[in-house]
Amino acid sequence: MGRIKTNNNNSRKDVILQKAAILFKQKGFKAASMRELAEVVGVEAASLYNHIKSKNELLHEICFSVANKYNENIERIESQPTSALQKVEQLLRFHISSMVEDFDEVFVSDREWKYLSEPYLSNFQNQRRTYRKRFAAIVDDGIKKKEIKKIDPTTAVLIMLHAISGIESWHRSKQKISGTELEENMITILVGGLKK
Amino acid sequence: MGRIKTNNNNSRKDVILQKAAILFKQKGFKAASMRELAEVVGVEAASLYNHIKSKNELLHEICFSVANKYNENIERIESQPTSALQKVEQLLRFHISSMVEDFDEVFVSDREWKYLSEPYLSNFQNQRRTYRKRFAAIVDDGIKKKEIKKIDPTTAVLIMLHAISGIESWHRSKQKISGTELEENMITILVGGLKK
DNA sequence: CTTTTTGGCAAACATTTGTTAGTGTATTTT
DNA sequence: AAAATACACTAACAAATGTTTGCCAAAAAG
Repeated sequence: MGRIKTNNNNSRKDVILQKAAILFKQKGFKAASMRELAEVVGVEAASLYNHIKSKNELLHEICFSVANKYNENIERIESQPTSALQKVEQLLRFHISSMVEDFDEVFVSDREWKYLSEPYLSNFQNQRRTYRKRFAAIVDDGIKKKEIKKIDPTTAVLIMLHAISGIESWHRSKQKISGTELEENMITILVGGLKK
Repeated sequence: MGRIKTNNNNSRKDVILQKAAILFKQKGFKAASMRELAEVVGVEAASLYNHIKSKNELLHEICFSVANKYNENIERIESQPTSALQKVEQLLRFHISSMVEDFDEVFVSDREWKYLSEPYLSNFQNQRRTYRKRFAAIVDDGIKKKEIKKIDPTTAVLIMLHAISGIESWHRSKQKISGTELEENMITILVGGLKK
């Protein structure tokens, strides 16, 4: 077989990561084998190891790439002088469009992170916990300012984040509405459910 | 080692199924091995096969047990003379309490069904699709009767079902609110998000 | 053009996997 | 008490797994 084809500025490792995200999404991390990945990449399994250290490395590069994006985003949003409800809406829109556009890696990060090996697993879990606390703090702020119903902020965050992960079903659906329609519908229901 | 201990009217197979649900939830179906399951059950791996046909059989018994409960429930609710919004609320309450009480098997059915083997896989997917259509029909009815906001019913169902699967996080959480509080909070947000 | 590096390949490895066969011992049935 | 059934064990299997080694050719660097 020939070499791994690289497009633009992508390294061969980037190509592998991209294909790995698709495969891990389809079959699950544990069920996806390196030989399958190699076939998708167009190479023998052993050749992958010229570019990566292990199967686990693929998973943690995917997971932390996604986590970093979310962290940067919430950082940016927190520092804005908008209302709490607007911040929640912005966070939701970011999640929804990430899920629509970078579906593969976001899905893998969301569903397969438990197969991370230490110390990445603990690190990831911490980041996740912290992220949710920051999100919940914004909701809590909104409740104090009476923009948002009196509810348990943790539960609200839990609902919103998991509702978004349901976009998976939208991807699989045949006759689907457009991405922007989906976004507006989700915002209507979720923000509508919070608003006082 | 001794025999598998059976409580009450449970067969030994029931005991295995119960332990399997817990294990599959913790490690995922593919990552959970029969030797691990055997250890939890308190027996050698080979002995399991006196009671079950295969690892896959365990998965499909779990998945269809859950699916049947949901189907029976929606059947019952559809035939009641209540408003569409009330039906949605009843469906949600059933999902939430199932997730709180029969967490292991519901979780496995929800997250690991893709590892079902044919013909069970196709069968399960069909049931799932049908269930969601029935649910969406109730939402649609509510929209027509102006009890519910004008939104895409499919998206609404997607949000609700996935929001509920987020109860997984609640189970893992340390300082959690009570099950009934959780239920009320979820109903407030989700039904509140639909109501016109 | 020559040298060095990069990146393919085949073959093999040690583990782990689900599962079967055969055997013996408890338990249940007659 | 005898016969039949249920069920646990050890040993082994074939297949699949992630990964390493050693070798060779193509590409990049000098």
